[in-house]
Amino acid sequence: MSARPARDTYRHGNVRAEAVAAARALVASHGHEALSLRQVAQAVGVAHRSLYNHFEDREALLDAVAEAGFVDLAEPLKAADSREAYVRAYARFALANPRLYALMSSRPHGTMKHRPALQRAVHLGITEARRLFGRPDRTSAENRRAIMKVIILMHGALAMHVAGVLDVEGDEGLIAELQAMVADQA
Amino acid sequence: MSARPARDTYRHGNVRAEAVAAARALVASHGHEALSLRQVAQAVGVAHRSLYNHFEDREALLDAVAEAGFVDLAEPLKAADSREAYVRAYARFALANPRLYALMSSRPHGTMKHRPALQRAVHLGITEARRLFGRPDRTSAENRRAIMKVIILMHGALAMHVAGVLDVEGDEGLIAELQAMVADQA
DNA sequence: CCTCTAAAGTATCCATTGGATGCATTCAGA
DNA sequence: TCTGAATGCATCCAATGGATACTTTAGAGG
Repeated sequence: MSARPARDTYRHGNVRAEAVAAARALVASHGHEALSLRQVAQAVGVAHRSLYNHFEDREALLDAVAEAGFVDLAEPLKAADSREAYVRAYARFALANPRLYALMSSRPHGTMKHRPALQRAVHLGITEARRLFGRPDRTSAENRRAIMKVIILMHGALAMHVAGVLDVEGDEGLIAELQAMVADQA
Repeated sequence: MSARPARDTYRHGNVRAEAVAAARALVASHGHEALSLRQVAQAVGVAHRSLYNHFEDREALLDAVAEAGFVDLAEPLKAADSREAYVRAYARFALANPRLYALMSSRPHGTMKHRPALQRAVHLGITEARRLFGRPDRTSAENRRAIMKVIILMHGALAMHVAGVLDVEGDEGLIAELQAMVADQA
């Protein structure tokens, strides 16, 4: 349990975390489709085959990166103290990390079911939405729908923007439009 | 220009269209990430390198498949005679072709700008949305926003559903929820 | 303090892939 | 009929994900 300093020679000691970090950097610069295990291994300073001691396969590594992304996204969302702030924080994250966000929203069908950690990370953001958009005067079904709608709007708009389908004038313009859209469901 | 029958021997005569069709089938069964040019070439009955006479590279082929998907999606949308019918037609297409839809909505950033044909195909569906959700008593900016919102809701919900994030009970349940969501923006 | 096992690392192999080069065949227009 | 642009093919290449088998080390139990 105690943090052992990384040995320079053989036992690296910290491969998993560093691999996720390296992979994340590579995703940020070239997109997840271009990510190769060998590049990651080289960045970490380890034989490419060693990664398989920490990740089942390439998909598992990508899932870990996505999970880290969701965890990091949740942080500013937790700090949001209003619905506008939530929208802004969410949008800023996606706009600042477009390729990471694309990875986060492109995990293949069925992935969630087999990755409880990833699922939990996703739910961090949903929890914050519930905190800000839930209302005690509504039934839980109504609340669930309203929150779902907010998340769908956020994700839909940002996915389309990141894909280049939407063309709004500038990031702040998109944020303003999103805030307006989200506002009138309250 | 005249349709020449395919020669069995050398000149195939119809490679591009058949390649798109074969790629589409492979995408439908295994997802676009797993698609290989060689599999497509084999399905068409041609050397894998011949595909490069019709597509710049793998991405170009995927773009062509996505384009075909959008064209096919537009067809039922054109037949829709109400807002509910639009939502249903759109959702049914995405639910019936989840992997194709995933491909259609995952073209990398900037792709649209370089592929006018793809952009046009995407706009076919938007045009139908405008037909059904536009209102003459609103400014064009207001209409643009309302239509954008409808598309965002559709795409967001289906992308999340296909990714397995949303869990709604059954396809018809999702369609009903979507119709409700879209309804109250009118 | 020693031993011995399991975790973590390495080296090497393999089939498959996207792509490049160079040559052959065919069609269409002059 | 001739010729050049399309289209096709065979072959090569480096990179990739993954498999197998061997080596090193940490650290727990005696």
